[in-house]
Amino acid sequence: MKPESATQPFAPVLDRLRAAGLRPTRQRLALARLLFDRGDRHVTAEQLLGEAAHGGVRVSMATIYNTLHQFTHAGLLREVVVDPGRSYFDTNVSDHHHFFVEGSSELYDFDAAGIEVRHLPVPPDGTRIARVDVIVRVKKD
Amino acid sequence: MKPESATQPFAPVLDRLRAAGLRPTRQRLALARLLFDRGDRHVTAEQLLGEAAHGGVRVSMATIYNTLHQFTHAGLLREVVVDPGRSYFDTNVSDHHHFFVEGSSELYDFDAAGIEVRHLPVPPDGTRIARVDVIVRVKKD
DNA sequence: TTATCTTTTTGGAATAACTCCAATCTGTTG
DNA sequence: CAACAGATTGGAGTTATTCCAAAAAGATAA
Repeated sequence: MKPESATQPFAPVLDRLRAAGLRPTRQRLALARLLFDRGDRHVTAEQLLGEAAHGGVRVSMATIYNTLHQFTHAGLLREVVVDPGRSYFDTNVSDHHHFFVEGSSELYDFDAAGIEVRHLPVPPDGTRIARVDVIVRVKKD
Repeated sequence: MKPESATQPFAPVLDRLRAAGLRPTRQRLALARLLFDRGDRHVTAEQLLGEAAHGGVRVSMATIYNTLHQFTHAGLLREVVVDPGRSYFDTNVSDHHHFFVEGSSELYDFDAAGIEVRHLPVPPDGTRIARVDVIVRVKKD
């Protein structure tokens, strides 16, 4: 048992930012910790701003958005588009898909390893597959 | 060859609205024709408003949205959520999935019959699968 | 360290896509 | 046709997100 984040709080996150070519600024470090220090999560910009404020981190909304997008481009986050009018950012960037509970806006991951999507048609001319998203929309019964 | 929409322009659409329990008002009829008389399409609210205006149909934006949602509930349309910040409405309600060209916001259908999604995990407790969406995100190369 | 340069951050204004509402209008039914 | 429920409307309101130009903060060089 190694209480890493307690003894060397910034080190791991700092390296991830460096590796991604992002300057480890105060805001980016703080947001990265909020995002990555608590396992897999699905976060909206507003939630993250709230958590930052709550944790005493001063960040503007503009920076929240900038950071979320930069992290996404760097492959540290994945943007999940399932709900019209709001984007979720997923800290799980491994190969997986989503359950989306309609109405309550809850998202759950499930591993892609277990499922098979076969016989996909060829993509439109002049395009290349970038990713395949499977969204299983469920309803509470 | 039966030029149906030329000789009995309102009849088919009228029946679809009736069947869906929607009063066939002037606006709904006009929008239904714009939507359904030209094969499978992916339309945004703004596009539809534009087409209506262009075709001399007077409709407000509020009605466009009301109608799109009512048609969706009635199963005449399907809402496609792939692009953060805008909804597409698909006049193809058969079992199919989508190619989405990132950047250019183009959507293409592909039939679900050809593909297989197997070994889906069980949905979260107390929920039932309503639909499975497969979105193949492609990029121009 | 300081000077300098570049990148980031910021508040606030701006935009985009909807949604809401109260007044008006229109199908429908008796 | 009368009367009422349902539909439509313009405009204001909301929500999520982006834009912008000024100020601040890292990085680099000397």
